[in-house]
Amino acid sequence: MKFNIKDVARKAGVSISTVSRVINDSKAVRPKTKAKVIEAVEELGYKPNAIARSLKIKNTKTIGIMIPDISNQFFPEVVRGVEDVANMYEYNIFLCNTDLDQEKEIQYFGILEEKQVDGIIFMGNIIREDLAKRFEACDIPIVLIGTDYGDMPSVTINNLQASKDAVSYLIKKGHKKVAIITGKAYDPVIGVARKQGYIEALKEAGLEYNEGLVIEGGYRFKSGYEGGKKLLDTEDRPTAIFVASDEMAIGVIRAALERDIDIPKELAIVGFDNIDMAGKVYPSLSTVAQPMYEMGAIGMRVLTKILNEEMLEDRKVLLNYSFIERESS
Amino acid sequence: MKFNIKDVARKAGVSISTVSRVINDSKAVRPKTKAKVIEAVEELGYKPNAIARSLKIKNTKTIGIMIPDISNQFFPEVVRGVEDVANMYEYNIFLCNTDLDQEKEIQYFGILEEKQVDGIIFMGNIIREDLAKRFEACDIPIVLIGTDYGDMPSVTINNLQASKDAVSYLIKKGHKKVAIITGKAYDPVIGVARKQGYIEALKEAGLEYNEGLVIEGGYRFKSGYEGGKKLLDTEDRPTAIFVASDEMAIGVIRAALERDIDIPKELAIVGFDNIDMAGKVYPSLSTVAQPMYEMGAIGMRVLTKILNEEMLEDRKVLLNYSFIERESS
DNA sequence: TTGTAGGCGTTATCAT
DNA sequence: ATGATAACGCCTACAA
Repeated sequence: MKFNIKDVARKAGVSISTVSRVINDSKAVRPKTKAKVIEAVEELGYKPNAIARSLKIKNTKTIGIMIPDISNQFFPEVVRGVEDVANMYEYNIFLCNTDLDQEKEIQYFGILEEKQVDGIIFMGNIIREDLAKRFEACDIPIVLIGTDYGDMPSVTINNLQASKDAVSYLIKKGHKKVAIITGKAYDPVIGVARKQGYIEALKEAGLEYNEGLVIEGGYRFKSGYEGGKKLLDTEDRPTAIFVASDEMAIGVIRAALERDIDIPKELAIVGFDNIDMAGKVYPSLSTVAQPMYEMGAIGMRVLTKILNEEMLEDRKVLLNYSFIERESS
Repeated sequence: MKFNIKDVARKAGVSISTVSRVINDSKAVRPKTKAKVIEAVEELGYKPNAIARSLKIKNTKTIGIMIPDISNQFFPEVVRGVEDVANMYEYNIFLCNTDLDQEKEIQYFGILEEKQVDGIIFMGNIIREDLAKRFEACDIPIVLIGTDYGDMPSVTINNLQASKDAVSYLIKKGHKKVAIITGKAYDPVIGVARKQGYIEALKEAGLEYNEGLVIEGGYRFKSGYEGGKKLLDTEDRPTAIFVASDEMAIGVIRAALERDIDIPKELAIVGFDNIDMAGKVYPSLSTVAQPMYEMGAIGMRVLTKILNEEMLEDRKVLLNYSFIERESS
């Protein structure tokens, strides 16, 4: 039922090297013999065995992609970007969900090494030393998306500036009491950078930083909803909330609507990411748009360049974000 | 920098067969030699080459999963289910986005064959004869999720009954004018089955079927939004709309809110799928919940059973759906 | 232009 | 308990 190159060779009455040559069209082979081989291939329904091939030529045309969780709105979009360009360059991708669990990250990394992937794309909000060492020690090219570390290749946006812009926008709209729901404090990207942008925007506007307007969230809807309730149930509630992720922001929207607070008249809300749903909920969500698909596509493009030993103009790619004004602000 | 089993053998002063035995602990080896080998492995940072291993033992511990589009809300959830149980059984997964494009489906299928995956999970709304033939001709086990064909193993829900239930629920609530936004007419699952459920529910209630209340949608937000507008801008508009996917239903919600139509007082909306956002939008969406994660998890479980040559109780798994009543109805 | 043969890194059979 | 050695299916000098 399953044939190999030898079977084809026998059937076509040639040697296996000739078969190999025609299926890879690597060297000239006489048209006549070529035809014979092709016929044999088709008759037998022969498919070359990529595993054997990989063993010999030492590359697998597959890459691994490590992300926190595919069922989190943000990642499918970037994975799609990765896959599309991977596909263009004839790579397949191993999908690995790490749940931001250091153990899982290390474990998956080991598996990808054993399976001889040609490269790895890594997303995760923090790279502990443990993992970093493994990254350095291995000779598989790795590119980071949405995070950064040492001198590893990465594609990111300027999170600090982006959130600073968003908060400044709110302030310019006349808001004096602007609250923030951040990510985890230990998370350098969503926790630290986006909060820092908030702080700088306040400072630049001469507004006072107020602990009471800062809430630590956890990325997902629920923590946004809870944080929103807390903020909105205070005496002197904020008139605007900058939320460090869209999913949390959608939670804030719900908290506000449940209290019959008019958006945006009584409360302006700005999110971050521009996930698909941001433009679909009602009222639609103003947000800092990360170019998620591009981050994936470009990250993969960078990886292919490394794999092809093309020169990179820059190991650190900084992509443009944009602000999308919708109904919520 | 990269060592193989030979290097380890040399370093440990044993033969490669011994090394192989300890890393697979396949046969008894004297504790002392075992220790030596383990030490050598660690000192060299040796990782077995899974490709070479696969070539020899003829399985790759990887499976392929073909889905329409990971950036479509519905699929990440099921992919996560697949990945979680795949991981339990030490499989890795190749992610393949087909965009429901027959060409791509066939192409990916060929690649997966060449890469010697142990099994395939397939999702897609229609299996043309072309593809079906390829499926049959190959000896890689395939399990279908959310769709069905011939006697191939599959895991699905009863779409007809589910939508019939949903529409009946609406009718029982007193609605006489119930509209539907379906999937594509040629799609046996979302287009045909879910519409048929609608038709049967009407008939059972003695309600008349009215072409004007039936709109063909295209799964995504926009077609729901457009369909909703069309339905709501008629003279004698429906008081309830059953929408064959949540994403479209969220579009209908927006169309209604833009017209200041009160949900659910003036218009009840019921979706299908129970994607993550269904419970998060405002008003939250009543819907027929497909157990997406379970569909993935169980689909993969079925596949492992086939791969382990365990007996399947049933090649056709029918999962339970449930109706979730939220604010929109 | 075509064929022969060695080797990619494993596993597994067969001796020892 | 351990070691040689022949596959696994393919690619690629090298030879013819």
